[in-house]
Amino acid sequence: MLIEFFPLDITYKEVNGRPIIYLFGRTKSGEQVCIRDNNFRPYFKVVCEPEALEKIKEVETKKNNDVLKVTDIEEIQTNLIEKPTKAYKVFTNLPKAVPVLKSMIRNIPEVSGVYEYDILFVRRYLIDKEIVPYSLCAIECDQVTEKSKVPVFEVKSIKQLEELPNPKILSIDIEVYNPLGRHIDMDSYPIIMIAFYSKNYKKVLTWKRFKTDEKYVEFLQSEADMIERFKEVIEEFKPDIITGYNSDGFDLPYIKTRAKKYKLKLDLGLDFSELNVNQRGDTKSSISGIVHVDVFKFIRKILGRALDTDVFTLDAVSAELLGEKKHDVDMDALAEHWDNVSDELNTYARYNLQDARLTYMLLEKILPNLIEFIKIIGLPLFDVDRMSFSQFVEWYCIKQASLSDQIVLNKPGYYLEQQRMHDRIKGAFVYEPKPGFYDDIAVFDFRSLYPTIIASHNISSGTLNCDCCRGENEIKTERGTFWYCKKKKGFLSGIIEDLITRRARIKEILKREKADLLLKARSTALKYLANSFYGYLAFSSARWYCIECAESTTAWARQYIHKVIDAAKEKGFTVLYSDTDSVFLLLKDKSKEDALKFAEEINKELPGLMELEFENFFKTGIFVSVKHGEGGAKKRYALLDEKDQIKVTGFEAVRRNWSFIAKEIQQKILNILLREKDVEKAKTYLKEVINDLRDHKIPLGKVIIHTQLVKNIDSYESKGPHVAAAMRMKNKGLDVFPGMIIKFVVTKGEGLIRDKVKLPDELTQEDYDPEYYIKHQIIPGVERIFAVFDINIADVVSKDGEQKTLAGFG
DNA sequence: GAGCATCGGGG
DNA sequence: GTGTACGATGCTC
Repeated sequence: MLIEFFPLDITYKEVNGRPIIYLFGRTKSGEQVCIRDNNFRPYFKVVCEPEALEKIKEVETKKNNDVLKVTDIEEIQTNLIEKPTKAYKVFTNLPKAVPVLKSMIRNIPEVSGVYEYDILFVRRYLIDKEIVPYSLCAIECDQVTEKSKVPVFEVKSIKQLEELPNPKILSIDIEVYNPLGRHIDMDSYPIIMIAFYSKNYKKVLTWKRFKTDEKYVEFLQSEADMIERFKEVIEEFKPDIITGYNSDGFDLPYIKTRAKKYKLKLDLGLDFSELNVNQRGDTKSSISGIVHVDVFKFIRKILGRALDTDVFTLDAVSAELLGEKKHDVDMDALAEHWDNVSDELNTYARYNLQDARLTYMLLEKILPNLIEFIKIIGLPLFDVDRMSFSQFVEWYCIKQASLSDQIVLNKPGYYLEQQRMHDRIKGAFVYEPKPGFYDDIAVFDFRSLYPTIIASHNISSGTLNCDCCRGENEIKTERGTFWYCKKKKGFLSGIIEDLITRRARIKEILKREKADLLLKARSTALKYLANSFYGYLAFSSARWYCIECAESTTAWARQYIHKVIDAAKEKGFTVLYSDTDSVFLLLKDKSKEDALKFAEEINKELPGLMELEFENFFKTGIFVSVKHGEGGAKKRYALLDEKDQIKVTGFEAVRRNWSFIAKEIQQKILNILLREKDVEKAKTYLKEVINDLRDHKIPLGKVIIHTQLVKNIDSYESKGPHVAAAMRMKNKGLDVFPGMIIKFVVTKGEGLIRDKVKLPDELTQEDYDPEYYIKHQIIPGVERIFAVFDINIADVVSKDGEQKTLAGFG
């Protein structure tokens, strides 16, 4: 019979000494099924003299009652580091035989190399069969009998079609009893609530009865009953995907720990296997047949880079991606309410559900990105959700290697990896700006500089220093002169070129169809992948590590940016600043059109896919020095564009341990200078705020300083102000722990600062010390901005007779 | 300042 | 499970 189904999860089992592959998923008509394949055999690759084959055939060993042996050898024509090579596929009886037998075979003298012995069996299956998870497959199969929650079919043939519409997603979140504030102890403290959320589905389970009007609250008799019910809910709902926020390391392990305590079997898997928590390395929790997606993992590792937030809490991430926050409840009081069986618990049930709801909506938002990575990389959702950028590059290369007959290179051993970690690469070129105030700035940058260099110069480990092209396509670097073949396309450079051109085509379509979310996600995925290649080449544990390739890439980048700078100078522009892939030009007597024409001329001379792009014009800009005195600052400037938007880079304005008033003053002064070019007004404003501070007209909330307590307060050698504040909190009986943000205010008085620290609720607006704030918060934030106009900040802020104590501060 | 240790998210 | 994250930050010597 023919079944069309979307494979979501893949696993394998050993039955009677043979491995069987199981694909779980949903059919087009919506039925959950399992497809079984017992015709796929584990193998790895060997490069050797033909004389070795007799010895390889006989390799055999025993391990825990299993015979591990070579079952077959097949000769293949392939490529090693892009050179034609004869190799052998060595098949074994079991997947676990591979690592054992490869070690034995590597020791045979006629064997020069063993490869592809650590590509997980199920991943090997997907690559070789060219199956893309999440996408519709047409399968010729027969139904078979096997213990399972869903029907099982035996595969005859598989063909790839389209992707799964509307997967059933169930979001979960737990609340636990936690009397000691932050401390988490799965063995001692019970789960008190479990929330579920999906489209048209809400439920909160709990096991103490409180007053509520919410129909979604379901009361159970005990924690054990609640966990049993948790299992039932999942079995009734039949989700394709279960999701949570940090559920890999918190919710699911917690549930498993509690279930174990009550000796409950959590056989959630469609094959009746138990919820699996893998504690080694980064904790992973899985259920066979149902894909567990931890939203936090993907956000932190992949999407987080593109977010403004610097913490990846559910609250911060939801606020940025969804424009919605968690409910504001006092978590420290939850344990007490639970003990007293207070009706306040209803507020916590609502809070619990909201967390599950936010997680659900976040998954809906990021799923298109995940799906695009699945399609590009070809690995299951579970794997893609937990991968890093370097793993994306690596697995994409592994898939491409299989398609273009390249042997997958081995991971470095510990020693080689340590060695590689000492390899240093000369980085980007920075043209330091002269501190100052400037008018009419044009900014240009190279579009995807490193990827386009790799593609255009054919940079790849197999094209490096070829025999045929010495003296051509050559680059001088810190570790020698390298050249790259001009006749044959490289493996890595070919992959990058393909990624760049595919993305360019998608961007063309997006110009017409702006709202296509999947296309947008695909464009993003291709961009992330291409941009990760340079880092991958220099990543010490990469299979395709190539320090010469990485070194050549930055060397060419420096060469190109120099070329642009020289050409700009020749055309009469003043180069203000340049960093890595961008140049800032002063227009002076030139027009914008002149600047655009200049870029056009540069582009005529650039090879391949490289392009210098116009970024923006800025009406005004301030470049500030980092050090005192002369010398420009790297990456510390503020610009005003033609739409009157201010772009600030590198100022500490966003630092958490600054008071609000310090940030506010810095921003306002930049505003006045850039928009009104009025230094006197900025000075007057500063004087006014300082007078307000001295008159205690600034509200207390604006002078609170936030600093993170990084360790236990007893282990601080030097007692900084925030430690002093933490000690005050502890003395008041408040919970103090490493990692928490301490809020404090510095008050008037004699002696050390730490003796003048008070907690915000201990004082009034009259108590803070204006001079402390002026000296330690206001001045450091604006001093260098005023220095650009040759203004000594001390003159502006000084009280009579105190000038000298302020001079040169910072 | 190199080298080592811890942390993140979660209640 | 054909395994053992990773990059940033802070502390110590």
